[in-house]
Amino acid sequence: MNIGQAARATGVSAKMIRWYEQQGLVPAATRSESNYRHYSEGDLHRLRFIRRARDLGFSIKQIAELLALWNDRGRASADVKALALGHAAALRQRILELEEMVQSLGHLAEHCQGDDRPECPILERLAAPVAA
Amino acid sequence: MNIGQAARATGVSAKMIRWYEQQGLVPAATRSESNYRHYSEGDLHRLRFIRRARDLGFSIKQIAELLALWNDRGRASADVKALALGHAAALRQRILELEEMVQSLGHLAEHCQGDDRPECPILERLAAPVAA
DNA sequence: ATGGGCTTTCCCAATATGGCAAGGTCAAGA
DNA sequence: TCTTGACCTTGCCATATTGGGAAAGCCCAT
Repeated sequence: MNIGQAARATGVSAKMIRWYEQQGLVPAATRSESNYRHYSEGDLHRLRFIRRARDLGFSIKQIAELLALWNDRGRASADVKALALGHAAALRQRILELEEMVQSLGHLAEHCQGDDRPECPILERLAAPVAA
Repeated sequence: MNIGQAARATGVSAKMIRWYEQQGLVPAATRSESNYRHYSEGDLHRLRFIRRARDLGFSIKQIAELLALWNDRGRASADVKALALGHAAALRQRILELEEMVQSLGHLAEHCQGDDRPECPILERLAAPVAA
C-alpha cells in the first residue's frame, strides 16, 4: 500500500505521514525498489492511533509517550491515565483562559453602540492610559 | 526612554517591541546618535494598546486592524464591534472544540482503572481497529 | 510512447515568543 | 582615566504542526 492510500485509509495526510516518520513517531516505512514507501496493516493501525490522539489534542511528544506505553505490554494503566488526565487538566486551563477573554470582550462590546458614530468604548479601553 | 524602560513600562518585552516594529505594527522608533531606539509617551500608549489586545487573544493581524481603526477618527464603532464579536465567536468555537476533547478524555479515563495492571481502555480506544 | 496520476526530496510559509552570541555604548565608581 | 556592569544592537536558531509548491522520477493504461 502506497502512501496516498495509507493517507486515505487513516485520515493522516501523506505530508504528515512523512513528517511523523522524520520525527521518529513512526518507524521508517519499508521501500519498494523504486523507493516508494509502503505500508502494512500494522502501520495503518499505528497511524490511526496517532490520528485519534491528535484529535484529542495530544502533542507529538505526548503521542510518542502514548505509543511507547501502547507497545509496552507490561505498562501500568496508571501511567496512561496520568498522561490523559494531565492533558485534560491542561486543556481545562486553556479553556478558562479563553473564557476570560470572551468575557472581557463581551463586557467591552456591551458598551459599544456599534453604529456609524466613532465613539467606541472598546478602543477606549484598549487605549486607556494606565490600568484598564 | 530606551527600549528596556519602555518594555518595563508597557509589559511588552524588548524583543517583542523590536519584532512589532519589524512587522510594521508600530512605526520604526527614532534613534539616538548611538543607534539606540527611544520611545515617547505616545509610543508607550500604542504598545500598551497592543499588549491589552494580545491579552484578549487578538492576533497580530487583527491588532493591526484595531490600531488602524483607533487611529481613524472617523471610524464607525460598528466596525470595531464587529471585529471584537467576530473574535469572541472564534474563541467560543475553540472553547467548544477543547471541551469536546476534555469530555472524550474524561470518558476514556473513567473506564481506566489506573493501577499497576496493563489493561487500559484508553489505549485500546486509541488503537481500535476501525471506528472509535 | 505518451499522458495523467502517483511518489520522491527539498524549500518556504505561518504564529509569537524566547534564547544566545558577538560587539557597541553608557554611566558610575575606584 | 580606566574598569566594570548593565544596557543596547543585529542576527541566527528553536519551538509545533500543517500546508503549498517545485523539480524530478515512477507506474499504468491507452
